[in-house]
Amino acid sequence: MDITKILEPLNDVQRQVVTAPSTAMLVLAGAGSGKTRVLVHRIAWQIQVENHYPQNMLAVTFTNKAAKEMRHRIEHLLNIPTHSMWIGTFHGIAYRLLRRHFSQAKLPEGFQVMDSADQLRVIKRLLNNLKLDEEQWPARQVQWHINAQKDEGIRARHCLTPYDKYAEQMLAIYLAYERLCDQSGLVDFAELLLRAHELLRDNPELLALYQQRFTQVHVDEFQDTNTIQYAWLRLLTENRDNLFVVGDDDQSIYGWRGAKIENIYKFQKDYPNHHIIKLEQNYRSTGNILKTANQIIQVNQGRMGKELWTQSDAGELLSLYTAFNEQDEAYFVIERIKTWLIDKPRRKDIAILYRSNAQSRLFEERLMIAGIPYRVYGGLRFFDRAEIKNALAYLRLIMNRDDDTSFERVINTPTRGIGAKTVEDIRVIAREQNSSLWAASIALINQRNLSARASNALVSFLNLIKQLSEKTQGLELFEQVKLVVEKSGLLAFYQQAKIDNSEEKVENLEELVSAAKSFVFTQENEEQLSELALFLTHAALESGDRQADEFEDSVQLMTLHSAKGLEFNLVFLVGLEEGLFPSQQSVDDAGRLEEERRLCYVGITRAMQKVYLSYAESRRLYGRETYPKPSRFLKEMPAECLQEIRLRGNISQAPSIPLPKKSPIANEGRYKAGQKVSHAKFGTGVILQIEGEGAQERVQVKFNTPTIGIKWLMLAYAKLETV
DNA sequence: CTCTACGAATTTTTT
DNA sequence: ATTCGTAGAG
Repeated sequence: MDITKILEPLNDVQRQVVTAPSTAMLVLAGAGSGKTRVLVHRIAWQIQVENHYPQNMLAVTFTNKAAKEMRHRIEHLLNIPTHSMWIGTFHGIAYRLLRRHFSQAKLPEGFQVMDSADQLRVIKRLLNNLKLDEEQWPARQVQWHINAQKDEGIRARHCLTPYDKYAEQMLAIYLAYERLCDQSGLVDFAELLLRAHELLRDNPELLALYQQRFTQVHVDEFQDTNTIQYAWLRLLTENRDNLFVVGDDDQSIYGWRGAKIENIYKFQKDYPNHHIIKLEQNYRSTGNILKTANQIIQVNQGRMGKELWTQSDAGELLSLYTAFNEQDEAYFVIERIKTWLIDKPRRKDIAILYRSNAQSRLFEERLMIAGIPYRVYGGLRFFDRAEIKNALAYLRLIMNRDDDTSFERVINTPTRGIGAKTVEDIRVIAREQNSSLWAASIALINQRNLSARASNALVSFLNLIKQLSEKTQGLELFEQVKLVVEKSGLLAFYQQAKIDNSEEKVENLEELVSAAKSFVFTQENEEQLSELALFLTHAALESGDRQADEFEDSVQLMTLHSAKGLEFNLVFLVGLEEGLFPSQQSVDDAGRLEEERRLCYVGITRAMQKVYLSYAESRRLYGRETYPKPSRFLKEMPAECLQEIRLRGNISQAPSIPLPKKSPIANEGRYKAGQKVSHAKFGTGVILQIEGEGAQERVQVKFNTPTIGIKWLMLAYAKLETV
């Protein structure tokens, strides 16, 4: 048995984790310490050395991406098929359980998973039915409230006796929402988890079955688990000490959506025999970057305590730039990107990280002007796009005519003369006879008091759906999708030139057909579901990758939240201002402020080689000029790791004019911007700018030889001559 | 039904 | 500033 392959790539501590005897274990894995590697190798070790079978393995992650990567790496390492291991997201695995045991879970066989947009629509409809004022009961807030309850494992019937009118109404809405979902067989994301928990909790034989099956349970990003997820893990591993969790309390940045960092402490209480091992050796960043990150995170109270270290060099200092305003900040960042790209042309090694999405725009504009390809994370995902959701709604409807959410979505998309009035009539009837909108439509037509025009339109819509379900019978999945996209009128609708981005939407619809074509049925087909049903679930559970241009080498723009788990050679952390980062909504609350600080820690530890920090002295925000203070996080960084970049110069220039950066400024007389210099190797050139002081002082020179271009040179080393 | 105008809100995101 | 959603007019 060849175990060197498993052990050799590991350091001592990692090896200790991987080879530890089976027991409850908490691995505190710092940023860049090889967290995934440890998880993967641990599983491999258990299979190859400890004689566990692949089907004994359960590994849970938060994102599909992480799950895929883990499966891939195990396959690669062990060279065995992994289909019998359960590796997936909490939601994916919950779904699988519910599918297998739908009746014990008290679900109809054909239950459907809703994504959050679907859920919001359902809630909107519900509020409408209940005749509640939208001002007072914003659907988003209701959605948030319901999900928060479910995340805590609280059903409507478990809610405390309401203490005021508000709570009373909210409870009534929650109850009505539960009833509605039950009736129509709809399951939202939080419900997947809650149901899966109840399924195991209320069916001891079933629980025992899974407890026996999963001799080892592994969890990634444990600090992000919420109450119900932990409770579910707890059920599976109770009294069995077979829970292996990897996480980092310092990277817990999802408290605001229910993640419970306390689960780390609960774990220690609930599994008294647990071991804790810290992975603190970092393989990603330079010494200065780690020193800065360590010092910042130290400000937080009540940490588990961890200090990253590295064998690599101190590397460059972190640079701090004070911009006049947000325009200047963007200008500065893009200039530095240009300079970096001269030597290191891989654009995807560069990331601009910000606190809020709204900040991306200026950087995008500048990158566009500079002609540098870039990619912004966080837009709509493939399956979230309106045109795709419309097509999926048609597909749902031909599978299940009583799917009211889909019915409402496409009844007049593309417009076919069924207005709000008619739809409202249908809703009223549906409510009266407690039926689906489909059945209500038929009833409404039979009542014959619709205008001829409305009646015709409605009849032809119903016929369209009927025809589609007939014609798709027996077709291949992709042919079904293709037929629906074409015959529903969606394709023609989006082909009209007057619709914004019409080509893109048409392309997306075509892409949906090819997605259906290449859809692989990994699900062992243990459930007797149609291909279409499986495809639709796939669409709900995996919002899909982002744009196809993912493969183009481009500068990466994203929020700090989306950057977790990624790494880049060069990182710009921008907008370090009080009120922006930390965000205004967090500054008054110690706990939330600590989460912001962790976010800062996450941001800095994304960088491998170089970090630029920046803030603006003036920023246009919500249409007003603001004059924010520099972020408190800057003061928490070790001064000796920071290097201030001063482009002193024409400050008298109106701050709103962003471009005047070439302004010359004296440096000890000898070198200044605009000065012609010559270098022994590179020839003659012109100084563009100067930064740093003393030994760190550097100049940026544009050399006359085009192949050499613009370079940064340390004054202390480069033997420059003034010309 | 579609278009325009006005008012309100404006951290972070996966499933 | 900008976006988003709704109300009212055409």
